[in-house]
Amino acid sequence: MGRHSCCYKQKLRKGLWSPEEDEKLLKHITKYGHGCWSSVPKLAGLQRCGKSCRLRWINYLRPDLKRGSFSQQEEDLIIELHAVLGNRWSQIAAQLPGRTDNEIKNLWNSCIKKKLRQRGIDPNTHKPLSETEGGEDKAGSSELKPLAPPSGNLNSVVPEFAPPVMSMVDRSNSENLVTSTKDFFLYRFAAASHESSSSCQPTNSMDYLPLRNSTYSPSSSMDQNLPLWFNQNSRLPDMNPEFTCNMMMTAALPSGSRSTASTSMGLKPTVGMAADNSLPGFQCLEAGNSSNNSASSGNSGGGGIELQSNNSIYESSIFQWSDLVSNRQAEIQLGAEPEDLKWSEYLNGTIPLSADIQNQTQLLNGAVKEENQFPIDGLSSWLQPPEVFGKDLQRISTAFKQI
DNA sequence: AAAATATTCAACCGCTCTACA
DNA sequence: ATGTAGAGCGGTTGAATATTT
Repeated sequence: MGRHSCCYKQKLRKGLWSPEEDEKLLKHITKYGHGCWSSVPKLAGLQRCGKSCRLRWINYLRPDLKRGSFSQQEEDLIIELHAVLGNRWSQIAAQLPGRTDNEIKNLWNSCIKKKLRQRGIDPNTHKPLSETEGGEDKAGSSELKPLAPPSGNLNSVVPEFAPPVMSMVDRSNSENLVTSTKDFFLYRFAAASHESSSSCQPTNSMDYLPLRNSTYSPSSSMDQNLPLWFNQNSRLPDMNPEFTCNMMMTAALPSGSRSTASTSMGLKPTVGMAADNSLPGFQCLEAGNSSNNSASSGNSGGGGIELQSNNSIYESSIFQWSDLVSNRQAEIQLGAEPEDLKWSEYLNGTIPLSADIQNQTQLLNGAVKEENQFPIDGLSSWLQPPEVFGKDLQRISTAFKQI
């Protein structure tokens, strides 16, 4: 039938990937791009199915991956996006550059769910557990259906794009905001958070601080390579139209032209109805021609993709995230170096590579341009030796020693 | 120190969607 | 309109690792 033919082929390796396999796949894709995944293993000399190669590349070898633990901001964003999108991990991942859907899914299942339950929140419904006990299942089978944004006002649903809590609550016609159970829940939590936690107050001095630049700060070696984000593997999220209509997708292309691909979000909190009839609460920015977007564009470089968002992701969160951390300052590591870049471990010489790969590494900068090829420009420049090496290095190093 | 238990996360499986002939 | 193949997604598994007893 329509099953993957690769699945039926025999003698294909399964399970964990060896360093040699990684090297082969990396070498092949670096040189030729992946093209048709089903042909990759054959061309790369791998005893794997194309699907496995694709997964390995996307989840592990891709150069634009950000490794290491999730920041508090990222966790917050995941929770808030999950409240809107449900288990649409790929769409959630699309909002977290450098993170994979698999990674986010694992984090959700292993960590965030637990945290939410401890806070008395049903991770499936995002409602208080007291509301879901008895009725909806407790085993997680009641998958959260993506919430259709309440008509006319996304701000009550997507805190990331919402003005600070107070203004959200302080709508003249707040009753109309509450158009669903979830809205009601979010609304209630917003109010509760505002009342009980000063941490949810907006910080004026950071009213418009680009979140992504917080993560990939100018000091970060990743920053100058923002073009690497949203490569061919990133699809335009097919969110609800009302959701996406206020997410401007532009690329800060050198020419200032606009790309139709999923690239950036320029959002700025506003008061009242925007001139373009976008919803009140935030304003779309045009990368490259807005006088307000300079905060995030400084280091993106030509062809860079600018990612901007309202800092109120944290500040106006509907939950009291500050409760989850003992020291928020410690959690938000602005400008922290990307941790545990496994791929760079190959490239920075901490792991012995074949001369071929090493040579290729040197040639990476601007070397390859072809369809389905990730952008190489600047690659080597951000693949700096990570400050911290994770267990992956140990595993790979051990494997190499064994070899 | 060893065993038991819990947690993490890489990878697989099965399905849907889409493009194309 | 139908069939096929490839890509991608979300759920699940199980090995590796960490923690507890």
